[in-house]
Amino acid sequence: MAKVFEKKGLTKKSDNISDWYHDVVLRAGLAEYSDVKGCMIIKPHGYALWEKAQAVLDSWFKEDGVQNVYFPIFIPMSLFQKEKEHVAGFSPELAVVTHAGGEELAEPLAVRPTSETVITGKFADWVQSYRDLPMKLNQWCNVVRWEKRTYPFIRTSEFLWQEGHTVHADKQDAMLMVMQALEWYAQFYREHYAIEPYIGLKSESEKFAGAQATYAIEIVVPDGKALQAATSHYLADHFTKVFGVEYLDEEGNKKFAHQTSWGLSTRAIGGLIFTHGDDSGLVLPPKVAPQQVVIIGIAGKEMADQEKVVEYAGHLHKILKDAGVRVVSDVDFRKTLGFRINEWELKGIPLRLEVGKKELEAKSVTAVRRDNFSKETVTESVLHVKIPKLLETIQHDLYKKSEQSRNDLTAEVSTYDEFKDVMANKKMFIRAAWCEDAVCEAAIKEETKATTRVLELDRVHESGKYQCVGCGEPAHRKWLFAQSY
RNA sequence: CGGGAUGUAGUGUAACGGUAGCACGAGACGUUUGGGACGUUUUAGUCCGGGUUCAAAUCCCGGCAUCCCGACCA
Repeated sequence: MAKVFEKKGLTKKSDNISDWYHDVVLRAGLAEYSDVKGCMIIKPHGYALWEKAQAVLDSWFKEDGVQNVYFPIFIPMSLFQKEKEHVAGFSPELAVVTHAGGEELAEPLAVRPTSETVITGKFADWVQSYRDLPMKLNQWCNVVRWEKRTYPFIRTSEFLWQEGHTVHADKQDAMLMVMQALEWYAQFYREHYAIEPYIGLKSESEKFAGAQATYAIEIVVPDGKALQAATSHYLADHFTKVFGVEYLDEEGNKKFAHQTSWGLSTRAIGGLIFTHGDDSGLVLPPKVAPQQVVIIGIAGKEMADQEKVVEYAGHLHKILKDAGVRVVSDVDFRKTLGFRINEWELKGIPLRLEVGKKELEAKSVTAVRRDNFSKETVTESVLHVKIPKLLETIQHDLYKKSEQSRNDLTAEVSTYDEFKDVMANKKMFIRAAWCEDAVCEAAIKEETKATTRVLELDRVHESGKYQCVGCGEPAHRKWLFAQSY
């Protein structure tokens, strides 16, 4: 593998991943801090990544009959407080509007941290008969959760997400929806973000406030910590009972609808940065890169030379655009070559095509991969075939690398001593048998910082004869533990 | 919300209680351009409010903000 070109002033990923992350967010032009603590300004390059995620997921949702809606950002406090566990879970991080129009409001308004309450309130009006079910809604919006410690993209006070809300006739149909959403998220991470995550069920203490069951996508960050990257909840009738979402079934019996909710947020972008970035900055998988290819013109000060290069670059640009490649050209000769290359590398553009006198004469380009810096010469005649192919290869290689990294960062242990050793020294994901008792879970967290992340889907029905790694009591399933972001 | 630290130009940093300086950036001009060019020049700053002092970036008080470490978390 060719050498990584380190960037001036960019912390090395291996030196301090947290500093590195902040540097990349700023230097790659993804986001900036704002005047409000914990809120960020998402800049064009960062927002384009979000738009990519929106486009992909939105099309899948719609194919499945999910319809987009928009509910208000304000939720009357009384409405918000109807579901007990839900209030308890969200109250500490609620932003509340008490004044408006120059007067104190008779009833304070919560700024939505999630919309189960408002949306379920409307489901009660909209659902009367089994013929109204299932009803599948989604909204793309912002939500506010006043977290004490914030981190760009990973945990901001305000963030963007989509929240799907559906109601179904029975548990079975609702569970199909929960699993469908989970599958969309998994597919999104694998195919588009080129990240191999863990997928599974949350423990009682980690599940969504008000849910019967929470399923989640967990990303293994290169420092061995866990990033919850999407969730899908089975809410049973917890909210529908409180809000009176009742329908008449075929036999004329009144029944409460079974509900789901599921979401993916701008946190995904944080996972993307962490997973693929390197000492040169951001690395974007071709499928989500706003620009997949940058053509860099190289020329001396001679105007005639510059014009020839600009013309050739324009010619190549058209070939690639016609081949369906998202391409951008950089023929700004006022900046030095090194400067321009470094800027595009920081931004993570998957493939760079260098075009100068050399290439012009040979009717070719020099293609340099962002992920491993390998170079190859591609002749103009096969450009329209080879470049898309090369982008696919990069996408695939990034995914394989992510899968390898995930596996390398997962340890299987059977004793608590090993468990503690891993958490104290290497910091990784740990797969271990657990008794599923909340007190035991809390004790492990207290001592090691590790919490259960998920019970992997293929282990839900496991019935092994193990000893709990924490307390030694009988356990029948192996869970994944890690320190959470 | 608990513990710690810090607020100086767009950014990063220096200045014993005594002339606010340096680097990068940005602008202009010229020379450059196959991995972050160079010269000349211009630009811009002590978080806010009080206090002590002949004199405050520096000391004291209050506020605000940010960062780090914990508890909370898509």
